[in-house]
Amino acid sequence: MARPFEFDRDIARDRALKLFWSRGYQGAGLTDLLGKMEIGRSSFYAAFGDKRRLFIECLDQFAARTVSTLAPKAPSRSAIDTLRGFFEQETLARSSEERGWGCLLVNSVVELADLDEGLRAHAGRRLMDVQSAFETLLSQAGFCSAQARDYAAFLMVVNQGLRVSSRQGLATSDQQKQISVTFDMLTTALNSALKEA
Amino acid sequence: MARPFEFDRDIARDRALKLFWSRGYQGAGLTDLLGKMEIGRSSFYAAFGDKRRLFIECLDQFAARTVSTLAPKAPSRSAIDTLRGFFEQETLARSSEERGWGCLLVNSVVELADLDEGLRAHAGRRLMDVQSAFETLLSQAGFCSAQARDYAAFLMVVNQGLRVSSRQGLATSDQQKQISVTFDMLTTALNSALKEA
DNA sequence: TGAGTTATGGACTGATCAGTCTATAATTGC
DNA sequence: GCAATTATAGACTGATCAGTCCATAACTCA
Repeated sequence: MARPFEFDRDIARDRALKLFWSRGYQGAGLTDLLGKMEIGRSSFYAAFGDKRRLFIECLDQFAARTVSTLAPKAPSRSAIDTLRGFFEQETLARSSEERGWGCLLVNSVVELADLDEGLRAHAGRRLMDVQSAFETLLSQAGFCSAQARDYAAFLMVVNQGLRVSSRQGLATSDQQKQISVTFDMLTTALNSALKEA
Repeated sequence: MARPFEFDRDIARDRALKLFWSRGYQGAGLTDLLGKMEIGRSSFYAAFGDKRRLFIECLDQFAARTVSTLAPKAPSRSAIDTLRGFFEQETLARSSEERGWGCLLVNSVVELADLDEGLRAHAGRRLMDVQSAFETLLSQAGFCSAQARDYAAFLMVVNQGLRVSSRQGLATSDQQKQISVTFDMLTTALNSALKEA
């Protein structure tokens, strides 16, 4: 097996992910990436192919982690509480550094929409995975399937909007209030839906 | 006054605005810009200073147009209808080309957050101008000032989220539904607020 | 018509971009 | 210890980046 690797591939990838997350695809130059990843150019191209393929790996990794946040931790917790916990965790409970980074998937869709159709579509599909997780939880909460789909789409809009606010540097107290407003409205809609059924 | 200009400054700026809007700040190379603006390099630097200053002009121009859309056209129209009309106009009534461009202010906040603090803050302030216009209309609709502020922030989150969806290429029918869900919730909240008063 | 003024065309700058290539270092199997 | 194999260091590529500069074109005023 000849000379062994001097770096951990996953660690290097996660370091790259952070740089893409904060600076965007174009903003993360290869020299910056290599510095953060602490590997040389040759090792980079041997291990990851090229910048674009590494970026796709980062999108997938980020999406997998995001969806796993939506898996109910305590089975006693209601589906709505799990959803609300997701929003609060993703926007409020982050380090002040990460808070300003928003969401890698949202950032990528916005940045690359007109520059790289493939990457935009890839990030968009991953966002749909998240939205599907919303839908599942809303069904569990008691919405009928049509309403679960509609409110999942609505929650995705709010999620995207909150991530933009995060990237803009909005105060967490303001974000907390927006989450409250959103879930008050959602709870009202749920009670109304349950009453009809 | 010596040799006259061969181009209209506003027209050239608006052409640049379109390119920034679709491709982003980094994605719009100077050569591309000059091609679209139909002016030469020297004319460009003489008339606009540099790329960054031109971009700021475009942000301001875009924001001014956006805010003017929120000015009630027909005085008979209710404030809520004006708001809803804004959302529908901005997301549904655009050409299929422009629909995929989202909102220049949102795009800029997301793209430049960690790359150019000054530009990010500038775009953020312009978004706040739009949010203030939301707040004014919500007050007119009958919300108390605290609620008007909170729901204006909420509407801004939805606005940002919808623009991300636009950039992702979401179907207009899906966007229409999300706008309906949002305004149904908002109307419910308004009726509840008016009943209490 | 000629002097002064200002816009324009286009070559040029140095920096940076992603990606390639070659020589060398570090390992395994013999 | 030697051959084969594979990772690494870092020089190098051509393309593109934003921005500068100078010669020339097009105008006004005298």
